[in-house]
Amino acid sequence: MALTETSDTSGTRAPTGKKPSKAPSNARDERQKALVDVRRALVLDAARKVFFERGLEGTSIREIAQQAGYTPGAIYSYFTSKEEVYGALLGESLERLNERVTVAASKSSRTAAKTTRAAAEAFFDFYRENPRDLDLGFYLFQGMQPRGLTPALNETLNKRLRDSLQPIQQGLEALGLSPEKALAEVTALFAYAVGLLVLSHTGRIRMFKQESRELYRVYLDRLLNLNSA
Amino acid sequence: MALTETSDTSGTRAPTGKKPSKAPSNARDERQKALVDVRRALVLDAARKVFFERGLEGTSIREIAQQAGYTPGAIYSYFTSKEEVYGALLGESLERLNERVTVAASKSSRTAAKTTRAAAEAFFDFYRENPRDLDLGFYLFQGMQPRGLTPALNETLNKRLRDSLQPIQQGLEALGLSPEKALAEVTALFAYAVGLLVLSHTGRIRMFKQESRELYRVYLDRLLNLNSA
Amino acid sequence: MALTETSDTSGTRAPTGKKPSKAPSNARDERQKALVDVRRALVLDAARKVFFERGLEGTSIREIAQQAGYTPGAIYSYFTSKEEVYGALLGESLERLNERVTVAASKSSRTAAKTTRAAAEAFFDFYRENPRDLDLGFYLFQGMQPRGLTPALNETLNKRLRDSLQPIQQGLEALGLSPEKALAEVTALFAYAVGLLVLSHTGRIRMFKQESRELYRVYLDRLLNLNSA
Amino acid sequence: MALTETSDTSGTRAPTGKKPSKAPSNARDERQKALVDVRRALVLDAARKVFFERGLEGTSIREIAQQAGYTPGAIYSYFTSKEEVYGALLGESLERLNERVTVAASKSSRTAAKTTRAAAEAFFDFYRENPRDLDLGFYLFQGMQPRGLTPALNETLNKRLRDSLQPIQQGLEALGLSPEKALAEVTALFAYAVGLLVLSHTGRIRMFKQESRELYRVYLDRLLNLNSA
DNA sequence: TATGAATGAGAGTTCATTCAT
DNA sequence: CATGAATGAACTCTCATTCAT
Repeated sequence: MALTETSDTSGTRAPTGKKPSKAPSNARDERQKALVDVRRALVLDAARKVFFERGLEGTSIREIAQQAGYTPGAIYSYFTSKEEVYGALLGESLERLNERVTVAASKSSRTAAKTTRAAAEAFFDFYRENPRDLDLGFYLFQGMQPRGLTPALNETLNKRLRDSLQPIQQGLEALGLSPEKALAEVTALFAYAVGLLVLSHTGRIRMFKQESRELYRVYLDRLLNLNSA
Repeated sequence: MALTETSDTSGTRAPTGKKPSKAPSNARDERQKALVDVRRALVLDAARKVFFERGLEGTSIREIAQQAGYTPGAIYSYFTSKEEVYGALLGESLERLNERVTVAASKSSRTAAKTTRAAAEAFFDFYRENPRDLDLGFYLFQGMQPRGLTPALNETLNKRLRDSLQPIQQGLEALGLSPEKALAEVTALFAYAVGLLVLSHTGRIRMFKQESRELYRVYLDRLLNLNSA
Repeated sequence: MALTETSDTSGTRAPTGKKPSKAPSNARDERQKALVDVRRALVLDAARKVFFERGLEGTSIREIAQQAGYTPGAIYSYFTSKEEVYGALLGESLERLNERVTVAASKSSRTAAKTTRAAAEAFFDFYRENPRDLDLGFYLFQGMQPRGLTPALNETLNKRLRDSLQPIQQGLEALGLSPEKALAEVTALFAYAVGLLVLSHTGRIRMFKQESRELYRVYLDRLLNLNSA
Repeated sequence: MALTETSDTSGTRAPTGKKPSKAPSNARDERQKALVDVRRALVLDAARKVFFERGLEGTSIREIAQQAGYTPGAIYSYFTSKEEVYGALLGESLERLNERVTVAASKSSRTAAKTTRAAAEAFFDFYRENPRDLDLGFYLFQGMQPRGLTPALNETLNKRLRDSLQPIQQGLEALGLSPEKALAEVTALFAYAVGLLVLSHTGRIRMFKQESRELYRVYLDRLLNLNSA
């Protein structure tokens, strides 16, 4: 998945005070818009890189700009605030997550149990392999409400998160669970995954001489055997 | 539990540059040491208050000092860095957790299942009621290794965390699980609790129209019925 | 008074780097020039709107450009600097002032005293009703010499200011004052008006429980009765 | 008048989080407080110097700090914001004004007319000689309400301004005017003075080939002769 | 003529930390 | 032990202006 293709899914562009063009959607405008998207994606790539390498504390507009080959002020041509950058980053992260889960669920399409398991493992592995993607959400959702996110963007992000768990929900329903039961199990699984990931990420799992992936599998076994038997 | 009694459980004292006293452990030294501990606890009390009232972002050395009735510089007589303050805070938090779990486990001492459940619920409720206590750990254990903590303090903290889960471990063993199995279940339960708490804290559970406490209970039911039947 | 007709009264056009046209003053050039003037006036209209609505602090080249439907860079096709925009704005403001004073003086054309009073009140009311017009001058004439204004434009602006007071000068002369005496009285009246307006604008008149318009009238009474009796 | 003696009359000190001292007003505390005042005055002196030399636009916290021999952050030990610096500067300016007017009024204590004139001229001359002192007020009272000033400080400043005109008010009453009439005349005189000063400051008086001081004297002549005859 | 992109300088402000006293 | 003073480095963000296209 090319990042530059998905980077425009998240968030509004900074206002440029552009005069409405006379003719709707001519080739030149399209090209311009595409260019903006490319550069916005470039900034986003830089932001992700900085964020992934140096973490929350080491990430600043200055650093992002430098990584992108810009001066700090230039960032504000593409994003209206630092939070918006994070918002876009999270949006893009969720796209990658969805892609991964969807692909996994569609590939192993034999039994409902197998599909469900594949989706659930894809979800888990995505964050296990890229713990920073988990951090992103935590940054933006500290203190109970989104920081610096428009309600619209917030809703979009929430939706994408739910989307990513949808294959699991469907799998459980296919296995015979009522929608309500399935939702409860999905939420529980989600929580368990997050817990394992967070603790694994901070070394707390190792401390108990356990391995998060193994624990997760056991959980899945229990969940799926219970319901598919 | 008096906070001032436990506050010295965590961590090394800041170097005071004091000349080595001629006679070892005379009465005067003892008094001095006690005084230091009292004042250190005072600072810690202030830090906790600020942290609990204003969260991570609102907490600064300035704020803590002001709350304690000191100037910022004075804090460095008791702690070598901001991180060390947080470390001590976390230590104290873990003491409260242990107290709570221990009391719960010892009270309902009928059956192993009931004791285990009581301990597990005490653990969960402790953090559910005081999400800030959870934040403390996250602040210090971002990025894989403890920030600004001495290895010694780190080990102490880890031990106290394990201690708090010990009643659950013992309960599960009493229910017939092997030590290895029990440890795996304890770790899983721990992860699940943390996941639920984190997601609940950031509103992600509500988003799925679930309630974290209820989900936790269901998990416990399954775990204990399975093993006590 | 159409603003677009007067907006070119003020100042030099920004250098356009246009190649010298072969034939002098042909029809095409005229059309071009007219177009430039129209667009320059458009920018000026936008600038005035922004300035009047958001004041000095809220006015920026960005904002003006946006209001005019341009990008910031485009402004520099018509003005060489932000100050020049303000200069043109001031020029246009003085045109409006002159129009108002002239109309007032010509309407009530019974006695010299009445004409003088009408002109003087028109001058005062113009700025009382639009304090922003007063601000314009203050912005450009801070620090003893005009900021970013060409000497030529500066002289033009000064002249228009003097023009606006001319009806009062003439009226006083008609009432029998020598040109010198009349000039002194006009200057004094001007200063008094400005003082009242500035203080009124900043709430300092209200502080003394007075009303600027009433004070101004009393001054006029004294001035005109003294000299018309 | 030494500036350092009056600089503490204006504004609150930045909160230092100082612990209340056990013994009230001992010598050491007094010395400490005095030292703070001295340094605060030092910053204020620097601020005034920068402001007087480079005007509003050239004055920044950085510049003030540099002039005072500090780093920018240090300024915030003495003032909570840039506006507060200006507030203090204005306060100090008003003290100097009051001193000057009071001295003038008390010196020429022959007749009421002479005293009034002396006070009025002192007021005018103060600002004529230091136009920046006039600017100070305009900076803070742009846009109808004080910027960044606490209501308490605002009231204090207003009071000091009124105080400075009090000798004139009293003089006029001594000359037989009713308090109401006197207040109206004082306000008018104030406005006239400000108008003359502003216009003089920006070269608009010279433009009319007049001299502000002379015009002011004529005004006073008229005012005092009218009422003392 | 106008755009789109970017610069570069600078703004005010915050903060953990140090250190002489 | 504690203070008071100050540092220095960082922060996000704004703006007039330039310039290749």
